[in-house]
Amino acid sequence: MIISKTLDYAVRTLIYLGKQPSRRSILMKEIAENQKIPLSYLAKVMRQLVKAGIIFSEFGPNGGYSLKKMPSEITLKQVYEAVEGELKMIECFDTPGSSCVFTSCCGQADIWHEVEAKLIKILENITLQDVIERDCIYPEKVLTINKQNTLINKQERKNANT
Amino acid sequence: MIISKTLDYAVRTLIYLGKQPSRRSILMKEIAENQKIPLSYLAKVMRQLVKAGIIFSEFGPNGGYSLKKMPSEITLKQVYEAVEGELKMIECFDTPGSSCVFTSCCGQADIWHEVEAKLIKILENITLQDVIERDCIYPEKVLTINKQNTLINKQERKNANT
DNA sequence: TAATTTTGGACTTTATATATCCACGATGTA
DNA sequence: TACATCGTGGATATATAAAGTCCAAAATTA
Repeated sequence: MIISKTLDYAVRTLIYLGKQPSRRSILMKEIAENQKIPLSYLAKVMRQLVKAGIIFSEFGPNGGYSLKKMPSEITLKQVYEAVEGELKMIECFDTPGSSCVFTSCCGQADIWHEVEAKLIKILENITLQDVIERDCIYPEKVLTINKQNTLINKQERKNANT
Repeated sequence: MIISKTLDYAVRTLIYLGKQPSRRSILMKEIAENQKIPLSYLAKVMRQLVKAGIIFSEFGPNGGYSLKKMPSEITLKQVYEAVEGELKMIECFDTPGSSCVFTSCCGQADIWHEVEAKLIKILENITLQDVIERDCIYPEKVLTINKQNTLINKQERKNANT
């Protein structure tokens, strides 16, 4: 019952995106280098976050990623399920592949489902906003990349042009 | 964040022991067959439960296992930690072998520690008694073994003799 | 002593998490 | 249109942990 590296990567990425001054598009490469995450693995995580509707991706030059929602609208439950799939404590009850032979009459299932429900509620009540607020400013050693990056979100540029 | 098979085995074993009419000593073999748990693997789990002070073991003929405490005194947290080790959601903060480069300033750590504390509290408030109460009588297909077993706990016999 | 039952540890197998790679698709710019 | 940029998708490899096996030793009883 430990937070996986993958989930850690996802949360760190979202913190990083959420802390950006304007809603710029951030390159995956920048995140990987800044957060010391293997680029090619991060690529996978980003896809999952995009698929879950948490972040927004743009192709091509000046492309990259940005949050799709406000940090206060992104819950830890959403992030968890984006990378780990549905949050379930037990794997039984008619699920194909289950090896439990006591499905019909198992005191554990009820109990764990209750724990699960409480845990889900806890994670639903914690938002990216909360996490960001506890996160201090990036230590200097980390803030070395992309100082010169002043690109803004394409969408914003389009809006600015009209 | 899924309940491992090992923890499932441990809980099922404790339910089984807790449901015994008198505090007889139950053979590991009986538990394994009744609960469809690989005997040689169960041996490991039993050792962990003994080590954690949750069950009591007796060697030799008429030996076996029995609960060391009342079901109402055994919490899910104890059982979890008996087989999985200390319940921790994140692995960072000065722990040797940690790969986290943001230890000094990580918003996640605080948050996850809070979640962890809440989860621990939840598990501390659920006892084996609670689990047993939700568990129905064993289905017939399972109740095939040891009908003839009428041995009682050695301790009880000693007491009975005095 | 012989039978029984738990204990301890070494070992193997299997599953899952993590990481890598490369070709493809989409986008902007000249 | 051509080209550089950058995310996407899937196949594959590697590392780590979970699950399972095996055997000999220690404790107990009769």
